[in-house]
Amino acid sequence: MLEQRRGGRVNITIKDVAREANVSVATVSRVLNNKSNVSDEAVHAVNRAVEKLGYSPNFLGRDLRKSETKRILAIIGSTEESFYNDVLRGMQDACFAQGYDVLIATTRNDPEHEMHLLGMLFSKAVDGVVLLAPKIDSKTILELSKKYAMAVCLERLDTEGILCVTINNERAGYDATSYLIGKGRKRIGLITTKIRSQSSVDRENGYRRALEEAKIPYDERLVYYGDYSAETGTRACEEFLSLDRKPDAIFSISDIISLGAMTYANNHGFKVGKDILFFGFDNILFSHMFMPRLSTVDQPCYLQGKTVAEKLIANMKSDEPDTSTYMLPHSLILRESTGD
Amino acid sequence: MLEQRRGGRVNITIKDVAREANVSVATVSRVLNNKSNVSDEAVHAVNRAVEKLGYSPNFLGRDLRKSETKRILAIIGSTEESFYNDVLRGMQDACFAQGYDVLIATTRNDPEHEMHLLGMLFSKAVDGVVLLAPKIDSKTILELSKKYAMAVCLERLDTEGILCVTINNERAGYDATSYLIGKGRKRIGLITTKIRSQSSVDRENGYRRALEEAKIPYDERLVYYGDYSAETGTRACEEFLSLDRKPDAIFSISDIISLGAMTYANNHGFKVGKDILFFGFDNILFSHMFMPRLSTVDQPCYLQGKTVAEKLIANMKSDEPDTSTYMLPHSLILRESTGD
DNA sequence: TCATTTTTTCTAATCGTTTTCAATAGGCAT
DNA sequence: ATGCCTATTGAAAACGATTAGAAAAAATGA
Repeated sequence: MLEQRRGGRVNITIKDVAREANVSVATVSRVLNNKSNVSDEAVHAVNRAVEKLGYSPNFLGRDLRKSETKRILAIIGSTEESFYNDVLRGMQDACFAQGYDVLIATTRNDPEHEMHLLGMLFSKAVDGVVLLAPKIDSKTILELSKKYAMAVCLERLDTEGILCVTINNERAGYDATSYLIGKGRKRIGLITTKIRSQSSVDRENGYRRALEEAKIPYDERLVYYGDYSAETGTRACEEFLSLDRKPDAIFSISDIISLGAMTYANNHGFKVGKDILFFGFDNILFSHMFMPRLSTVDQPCYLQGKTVAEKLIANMKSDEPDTSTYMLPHSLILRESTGD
Repeated sequence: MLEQRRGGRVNITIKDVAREANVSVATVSRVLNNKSNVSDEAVHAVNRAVEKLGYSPNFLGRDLRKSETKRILAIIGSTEESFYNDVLRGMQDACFAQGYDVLIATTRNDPEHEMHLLGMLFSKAVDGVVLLAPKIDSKTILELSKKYAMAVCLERLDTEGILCVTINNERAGYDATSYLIGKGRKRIGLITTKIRSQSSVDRENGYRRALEEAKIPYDERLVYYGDYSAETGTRACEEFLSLDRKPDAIFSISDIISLGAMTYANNHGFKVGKDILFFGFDNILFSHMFMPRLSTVDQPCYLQGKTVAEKLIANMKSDEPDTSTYMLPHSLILRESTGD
């Protein structure tokens, strides 16, 4: 009766420990949470019982009573994006330091599934959520963030009003493009994604602003919309280089795309870094593995993760949550692909 | 009093819904779980109340009562290994089909942290765990797996006795090496990792067996122990190619390593695919992105994930859990790096 | 010694659900 | 009207922990 079996496995509860140690459940609980007002005797007896029975407390009971789980959920699109790793490391370090665990779940870029995962927040299965690639419309997210502990990282919503840690993607796009312009380039291609994440929109806007400022007319034939793959880069580059007025530089919103594009140019007789320059984004591992190495925008992944976690946890403890947007500094990494 | 506030946010419980709908909590619960024995009237009233109050059930209460969470935890080293993505997709599809969610947590290759994460299983915060890169010693894992729903995937323990879905890594190492031998190669290098995961041990054993079978003497100067990086490949290749009796083929236990090695050879005047052949492992995205493209071993990631999740869930429902090891078929992908 | 304070312990309420079991209402046949 | 069956309901007991508040035990002071 007390030993509820399930699949041949036994459930040991705090009551069993109490009985074994000859104390009340309250005492067991106090020992387990190292409260001060408990005798050494009791501590020993309880620890012995715990050891003997192989007891570990049921978090569901504890969490229900305390109404907190000490767990934070990071919602990502997929584990494929390599820079998530550092972001998550940052989050983990920050969370762990305050006794929180980080769990990860993937939406597979499906807004419905993203909503389903948010259900874990509404249903108190986690204390807070960090969205690393929100696909749900921003109005909904904003609305929910008033009731629940949520934050956005790496991306931003098109409106303010929710805690957000990211970089200034518009500025980064501007910086990269301006750098190419500074190298004397006049026809600069852009490879971006059809699916509009806010970051890609921002990067594109930065690209346009740089052109504008340099009085270079915007040419829609030099803008390619694809996906996040190397193939996109290859195809875009093929298309660009078949124009009679070919670009002399290409900025892509991701390194993977850039690498695909650069490989194509390289294989088709163009001197990368001279005939044509390439600028990527993300500074992934592979961006400096092959010659010519790729110039790229580096964003502080670890720091973004650490920051967002710290601020989210602070929000959870506070009555008036911080809903600011924090833009951490990015930097340009210059390598052979821009002739450096 | 009933409206417990926390950080300015309100908690609505099933009681509030019951009051609003003028029914008992039991009825609300029944409606929420679409039980049959409840009148249409009640259904409507409850749904209206749920809508009005913006109620969502507290999973902690539910899970505690039901003593299950419908959640499975995938424990990985880090999100960096790109093939995890497909494995996790497979797990998700299998789990979702049976009403389970998949959560992911990273150990950062720290056995202690891995144990901490297993605590979520012991403490009933998840129903089952899949270990994708176990670092805890196998005896402990085996012991725990008798009490809790656990499985291993992608790797295997050095002993049997726990549900495990993987490929035959020994065989795969043998196949790759044999293929190189079949191409007439006699001096075959191996690049592997210093840290011994079971899979790398197995792959190395396969390498040795292939040599033995072909009566090629094992030469320790042709075996390099490094880490999972491209740099390791580069350094190993540099070392190998400075020998007076240089290898005419190199097998690495991972594509990343192979790519580093291949790049080095390529940049130092060796004709990859002729002078020297390369065989990798994992079939990562980048393995076919650059010329010469890398020959590699492909393992069925998605299927492994799907299989392990299905079998684990089956185990959780069963009184006599399946503790077999399943080895799914791998395949060789032949490209330019082996002269194909 | 006895009153008083301090420390330690226990009983019981609580968290938010699900679910058993008993109760009620309604329909139908007699 | 009476009894019987069925379809809905609600009250209350779980689930396993934490934590007030009361009670008991131990320590202190006169």
